[in-house]
This record gives sequence, structure tokens and C-alpha cells, in this order.
Amino acid sequence: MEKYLSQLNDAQLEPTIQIDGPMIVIAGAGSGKTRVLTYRIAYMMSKGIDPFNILSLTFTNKAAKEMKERIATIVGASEAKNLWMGTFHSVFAKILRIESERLGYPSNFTIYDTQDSDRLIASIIKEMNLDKDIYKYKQVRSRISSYKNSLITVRAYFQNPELIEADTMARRPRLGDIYKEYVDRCFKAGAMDFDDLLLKTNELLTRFPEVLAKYQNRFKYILVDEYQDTNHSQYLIVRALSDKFQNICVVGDDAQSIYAFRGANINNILNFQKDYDDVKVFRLEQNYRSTKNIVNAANSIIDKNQTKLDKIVWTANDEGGKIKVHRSLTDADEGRYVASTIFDNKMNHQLQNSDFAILYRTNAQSRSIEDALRKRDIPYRIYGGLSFYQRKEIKDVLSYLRLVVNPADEEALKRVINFPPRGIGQTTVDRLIVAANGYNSTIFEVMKNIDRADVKVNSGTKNKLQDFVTLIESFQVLNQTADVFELAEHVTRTSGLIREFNKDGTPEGVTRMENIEELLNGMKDFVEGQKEIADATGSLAEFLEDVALATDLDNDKGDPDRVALMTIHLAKGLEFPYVYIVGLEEDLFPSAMSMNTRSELEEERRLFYVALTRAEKQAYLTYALSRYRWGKLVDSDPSRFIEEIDEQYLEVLTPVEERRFNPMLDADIFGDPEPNKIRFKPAKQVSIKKGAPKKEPTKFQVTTPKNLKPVSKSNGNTNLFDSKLAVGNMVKHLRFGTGEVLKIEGTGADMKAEIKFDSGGVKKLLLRFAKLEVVG
DNA sequence: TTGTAGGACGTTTTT
DNA sequence: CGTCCTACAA
Repeated sequence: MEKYLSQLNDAQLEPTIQIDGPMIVIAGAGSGKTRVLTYRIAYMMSKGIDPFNILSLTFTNKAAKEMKERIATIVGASEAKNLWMGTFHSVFAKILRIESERLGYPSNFTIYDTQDSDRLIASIIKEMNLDKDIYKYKQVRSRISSYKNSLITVRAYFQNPELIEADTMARRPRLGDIYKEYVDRCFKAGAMDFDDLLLKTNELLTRFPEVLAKYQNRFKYILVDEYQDTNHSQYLIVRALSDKFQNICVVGDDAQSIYAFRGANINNILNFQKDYDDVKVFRLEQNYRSTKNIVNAANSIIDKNQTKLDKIVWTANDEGGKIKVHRSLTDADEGRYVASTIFDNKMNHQLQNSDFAILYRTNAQSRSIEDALRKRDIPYRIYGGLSFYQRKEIKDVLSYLRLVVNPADEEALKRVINFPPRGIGQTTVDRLIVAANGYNSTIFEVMKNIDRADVKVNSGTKNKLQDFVTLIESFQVLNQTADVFELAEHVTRTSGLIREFNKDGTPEGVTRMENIEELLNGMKDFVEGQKEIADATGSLAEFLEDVALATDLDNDKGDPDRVALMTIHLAKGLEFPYVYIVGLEEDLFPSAMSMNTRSELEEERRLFYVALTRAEKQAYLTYALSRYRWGKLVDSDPSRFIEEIDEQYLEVLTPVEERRFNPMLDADIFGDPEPNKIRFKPAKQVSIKKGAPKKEPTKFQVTTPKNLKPVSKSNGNTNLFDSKLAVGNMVKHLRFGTGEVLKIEGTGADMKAEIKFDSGGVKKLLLRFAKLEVVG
């Protein structure tokens, strides 16, 4: 242990060996807080504290896993096994499973994801005959979510005239009724949504003092990472659990609070010292991650915020290169710039793909970047966006499995009762819902007793309903003996899912089959892996819980040496030598939705701060003058955040691509006298350094501007299909089978063919990559 | 009840 | 540009 402690600087050492009492560590970006947390836990254990009594709450499952592994290397795997470490959601889901019956929930309750919630809310709005244009289900869901995160139950809502008034003013007087129905339906379905996992934990700890005492005594030492991102609900849980022993250590950075939109309350960290007596305060201000240029530039941004704690982040690292700012004409050009500089950097500095990250504000921005990376043969991995478990075919399989564990699960049932089609239509389902509500029962129960129930369905339909019940029940029987993988394999075959996706052999169907296969492989891994975890059962219920709370960050499958693409939110806590922050444009970043109030804008600014501080060696900022949004080309202005960085840390680059836009004219085509100046919206003079533009030789692929006819292919690209492939050709694709070429567009590396496959689907394929063969 | 075609609508960010 | 939903025909 001493060996490890000697690796810490003084500022890090102090909080590491401070065990008892309330304490807060204000940790600047890159200041080694994870190291402090892990060493502190290891230190506690070396002092004889039972790991069983330590609860450590992290922001992601991945962070928990990594910390646990690091602690295991210090104190040994068998000791570390008993630590409780995980996200709020996963830890309290486990506790709720143990205690659920007190709250009237089955221990195998389902966890509804956002999509399940949305569908249920939409269905309720429809059942109540409300105008769906006024009651937009997403807005309703976010309203309900923020109530729950503030511990405003249905009952509390109806007792609060102000809330009712607010919703009425927003033309949604029935919101409370929807809220009530939603909560009732979730309860009847034996389902909790994400917010319930926290809300119900609070209910559990408040209503049952003996339960509170039990967990207070168990968790004598509590650590909370990323404390600035806790919401009110989480705050109350931490307070309640730590109330008896007051051994609470929170770590965070107010400058990195970026989750207000989902209820995080920055005041939790700002007010921590008022919540407990004799709070010890520690500050970690030395940054070990980034160059001076990056640290100083980040400081100059965050200085613009009014709400913050005093903290001076500094570094002893090298000065480093200036932050490069690059303007492109379009989002596609931006992608090309990023891809080509990654390519150059790799060549010039012997770097790995995994040394690079591309960060953006919205998931939709990944597309143009992906296209460019693909054309350059740069491997990449996208994190977030539509996660694997949210794909249609995966949710279909999971829905069958959810029904096995919990037949009351209404959303799972509605999803698969008629998929694959088995002649049970919408009208029948609607009637079943009405009947279930009437009997105060579940749809599945009504179906089971369809002969005795008062539901208007003909005998043919009755048989179909009974067949479905029998199908699910047969799965339940199998679940007694088979493991998760065996069951799922059986389910995909017997339910008809495989047949359905295989049926036509369309490209879409092939992809779906591959995804299902991947899911099954994942289950196999799960079955194997569970044997190594302490209190794991390897049960189906456990698998479903893992899946419901998994994030995209949690699985790193495949080649690790890939460029990382993700939103800035997902990048929090990570670091990369080279970081590109793209789409720095007004209305995009800062987002158009976040410019109404100062606090919203300050959160955007913190987000930018988080993005920049991910970089170790070199940061790039890029923006485009116009970009496709909703399929339309929209003009944009550079983000105010670029202007906010102290200019001494910036290097404004020549927009090379604008030059090649019109090769005949080596003048600026916009007649801009100062082409290297960033133009901000009010056409005022801005303090961006003029500096002589460095004209780098163009290393871009020669692509043809859309408004010019291609002259000839002189770039040496000998694409196999350039000459051979013509409209009308029959071709064969490895996965999709044979098809006819409908259209050919683009030239050289950009050349794409639209192919109608015999199996039915039409796909647009990049000829450079598509494994095609001309037949006939 | 199923399938298809056309239209409306939307994107912040996530456990 | 997509997805999702609705309306209508078979």
C-alpha cells in the first residue's frame, strides 16, 4: 500500500488517507481524481474496513468496472469482490429487487426504458382521447420525469396548485391525469422506469425505517463520484444513507456539471458544505492530462461563467501545440478535413487510431464524419446513438424474454403479441386493454381467462390468443431448466422471429439476423461471465436488468484500435491524445434550445469545457459555413465559444477546401478580403489572430465539386468497377444476393450504385467497399 | 387484419 | 433526410 501512496502528490494524498467524516474533493479536470478514489478505497481496506461496508457510486458502469479492477490489483481480487460499486441506477435496482415486496412490486419487476415509457404515454394519451399535438408524448414524458426526479408523486402533484396551474397555463390541464394513469399502468405491469429506480428507493427508505437502518448499517462508508451530476432524488438517497455514520466522501467538479437537463442540480455540490457538519474540503488543481495551451484555453472559457466554485487548474506539462481552428464550407468538407488530418497525424507521429476522438454536440452529426472516415479507410467506433439493445429486432427478442420473467409487462406484450403476425390486430389489443383496465388486471391475465372474460372477440381470435399464452408459458417452463442462451435460442426459433427476418432475405433482414446472432453470442458470454461474479445468479432476470441499464460505453467489443466518435456528454471522464470538437456553430453548439437563459448557456459552456479538457496533446475545433440539417442545407455562423477562447492559444488555419472549390479562380470566391478570419454573426471585428496562413499542400482526395462536370480520372484511382459497371447490370453481393443496378452516381472513390436486390430491398452501396461481382 | 403509400414531424444531451 | 404514424385498399 505504501508503494501506491507514494505515487500521489500531497494534494492527492490528503483526501486519500482521510477516511472518517464528511468530505468533499473538488477535482479539476485531469487532476487524478479516479486515482484518489481507487487508492482511497484500497487504503480503507488495508486499514481493516470490510469491503462489505463500502458503497461506491459512479457515473457509468464502465467506470465502476475499471475502478474495481484497479482496486483488485492492489488488494486482491477476492477482497475487491465484495465491494458495492456501480451507478445509482444499477445499485438501487438490486436493492429494490430485494425489498420490492414492501412496495407491492414483484422482485422480478421489469425496467422500462425510455422507449417503453414513450409508447405507454402515447397510448394513454390516445386512450384518453386527448389531442396528440398538444399533448406531445415526449414533452409529457419529460414533464413526468422531472416530477419524479424532484420527488413529486402523483399525490403531491394534485396537492400543489402551482404545478397544476403551470400545466394548465401550458394548455395541458390533463397532465396530472396522464401522470396518474402512467404510474398506475407501470405499477400494474410490474414495471419501473429509470426515474422510479431512484424514486422508489427514496420511498423505501422513508416509509420503512428498519430498511433504512439496515442499509445505513451496511453502507458505513459511502463514496460518490461526479457528485455535480446528481439530481434531487439521488441527493436524498445519499443523505439518508449517510445520515447515521456521516462517512461520506463526494468527488466532483462544478465546472463539469452538464446534466441539468435530466434534473441534475449543481447546487448539490455547491451546497455540500452546508449539508453536513465539519466538512473537510480538498482541492485537486494540478492537471496531469493536458498541455499548458489546452489547460489555459479551457480556463479562459470557464472564466466566462458566473456560477462556479473557486478553483485554479494549472499544469506543469509542456506548452504543447496551439489549438487549431478550422473552417469548412460544408459538413462534408468538415468530415474530410478531420479524416485527412487524422491520416496525416497518424503518418507523421506514428499514432494509433485509438489516439483520436471526434466529439460532437448531437448524435446526428456523426454521419458526415463517418462517411469521410470510411472513404479514408480509417476504422472507427461510434458510441451512443441508437444503442444495440434499442434496435427493433433486439427489442423484439428481449420482449419475449421479458414476458417470460414478467407476463404483466404490458409494453413487451404489445410489442410481440402480433409480431411475427399471428392474426391479433389492433382492435383486439385495444379491447384487451379496456378489459384489463376494467378488471383491474393485466392483459396477459385477461387472455389466459379469455373464455370467462367479457371481451368481444370471435372464437378464431380466442384460439389465437390462447395459442400465444401457451407459447409464452412453454418458454416459462423451459426457463426453469435452460440457461439464458439456450432459452433465447429456443425463443427466437419457436416464436417465428427467425423465420420472419429470414423470410424475404432482404438486406435489412440479413442485417437483423446478424444482430440477433450477436445478441445470442452476448448471452453466451453472459452465461460464462456470471460464474465469476460474487452474488450473480446468471438468471434471465439478471440478464435483462444488465441489458436495461447498460450503456453503449459498457461493451467494448471488436478491434480496440479505432477512432472514437461520441457526443461530448458520453466523453466525460475519458481522455484522448488528439481530440476534434466538430460542429462549433451557433444554434448547434451552443444548441438553439439552450440559449434562452443564462444558466442554460452556462451549461453549454461547461460542456465545451468538458470537451476541450478531454484532449491530452492536441485539440482541433472545426465548424462549417453550411450544413445539412433535416435534409436541407442551412447556413451557420461560428460558435461564440471559439471567440471566447483567449486568442493566444489558438491557431486559425487556412481553409484549404475553399480554395479547391473553384480551381479556375485562385481568389477567394466570396470576395472576402480576409479569408482566414472567422466571421462571427454581427459582422464586427473580432479578436482572432490574423497570422500568416500556413498553406499546407492539399492532401485531400481529389473529389469533384458538385457543380462541375468531371473531366477525367487522373488521380490514379483504378476502381475495378469504373468501366465495368453500368445501369442495368446484374450484380451479386456477398450478403444481399443478386440484384439489378438502378443508378450510378459520383465518381472515383465517391462512386455509388443503387441496387435493387431480388430479395426486395434497394440499397445504395459505395463501390469502393461493396463486395460486388457482375453476373450474367 | 394486413400491407403499403404518403404525410407529418423532428434532434439537444442519457441512466 | 429519416422515422413513425395514419389512412386507405385488399
